[in-house]
Amino acid sequence: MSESPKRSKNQLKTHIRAQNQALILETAERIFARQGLAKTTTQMIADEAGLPKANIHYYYRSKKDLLEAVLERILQLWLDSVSQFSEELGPRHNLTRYISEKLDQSRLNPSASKVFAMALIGEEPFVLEFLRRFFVDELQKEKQTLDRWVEQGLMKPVPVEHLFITIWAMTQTYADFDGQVKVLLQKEQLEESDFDDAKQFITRMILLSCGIEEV
Amino acid sequence: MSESPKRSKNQLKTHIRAQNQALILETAERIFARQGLAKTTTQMIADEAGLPKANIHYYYRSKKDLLEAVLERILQLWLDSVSQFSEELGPRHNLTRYISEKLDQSRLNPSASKVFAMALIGEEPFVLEFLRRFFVDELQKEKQTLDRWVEQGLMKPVPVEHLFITIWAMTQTYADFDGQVKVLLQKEQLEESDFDDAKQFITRMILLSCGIEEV
DNA sequence: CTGTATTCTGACCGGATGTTCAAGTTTTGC
DNA sequence: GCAAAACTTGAACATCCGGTCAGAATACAG
Repeated sequence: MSESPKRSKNQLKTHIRAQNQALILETAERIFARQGLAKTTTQMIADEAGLPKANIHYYYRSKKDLLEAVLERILQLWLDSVSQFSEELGPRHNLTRYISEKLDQSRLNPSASKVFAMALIGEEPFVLEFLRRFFVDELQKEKQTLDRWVEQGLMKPVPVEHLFITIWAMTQTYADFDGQVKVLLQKEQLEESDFDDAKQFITRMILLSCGIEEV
Repeated sequence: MSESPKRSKNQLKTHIRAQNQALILETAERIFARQGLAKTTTQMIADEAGLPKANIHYYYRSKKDLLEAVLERILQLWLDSVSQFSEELGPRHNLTRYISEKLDQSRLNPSASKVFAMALIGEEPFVLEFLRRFFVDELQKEKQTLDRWVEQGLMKPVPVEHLFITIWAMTQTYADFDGQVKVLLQKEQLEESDFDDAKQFITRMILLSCGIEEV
């Protein structure tokens, strides 16, 4: 790590803290995804981050705190990277983009997806809380948008909750269960083309079910 | 793993063993699903099964052995309960039944689904081995059947691997991530009607993408 | 430079957990 | 009915892991 040659003294005040926290969070996310939440030890994170274990605990009091911080960071990155539905662009464009962005996330940041899935499947209480706070309202908004598109005859009525549940399931599966996917595709590593195939197939399926795409 | 080849005299010979192993496996599956694989302790399993901890280890040398046995039992139940594709019944009937059976599994035996998903997401080595042994061949067979249906004009050509990956993803998500589903549907518990809704939506989507269902 | 705040870190602790063992009890084969 | 095999079980062991802490080192402000 090279330091910036010129940096005002004020910035240095919080420089160390921010840098170390970022290092710890990134390392922790990677190891959580690789080893599983419970099997990951603070020692592993410390070793891979090149810090003593006690230093990890200096920034994050407990392992649970650290996991929460990792999840919050993941959620923040997600919220920043997923576009909002924009009514005027219509259902075809929005759904296509949504699926594309979700699959890009699975491809480009599989660790984040996997950690979140692990926390969800283990029903860590604060993850369900996150979902309530961030996604339930979001879903309501998108539901209203879809309703208006239906009214305008731009698409057929669909069970919106199940629509999103299945989109998430399909797109996340390529990150969360990549081991399974690799076995079934008989590949050592998933390539961008595999994600493109999935993108095309899933998009077509969703658009068809919304009565947008022609058969 | 291997049963005694001679069942001649009386079944009491292996009665105790079989009964206790079944009890342990069922209990372990439930707790693995509830607590996660790593957080589950042999003590928990012992307590809930009403046995001393040392007795668990009498039947299963290590926790890893026990987990393997649980997974093998799950896989066996799955293979027994999922019907084979039968070419003469055609794609609509087979796909509809396949999706229905998978969702019934998620509804009626969520623990099994969840344990398997946990093992998969944690990439337990022997699970990937199971997949290779049991599902890859299976997928090949189903692919050939679908190919013949395509030739006969009963359905459109589809990327079969992605078709099955997405069907599995959608149907399993209702068991594996039931916490998430409950939050989004805003329900305390999933009812049969929720699974019926999912069944209808997913089936329609898959049939449409195969060019079977009319829009 | 000096004092204060922040960061670093080795050593340690308490508790939990998988596993073993040896001594008991029950069941089985004959 | 009796010896062997199978099963049961309390107790102990070795290990590992999250978390603490006191004091050293470093960065910062004035």
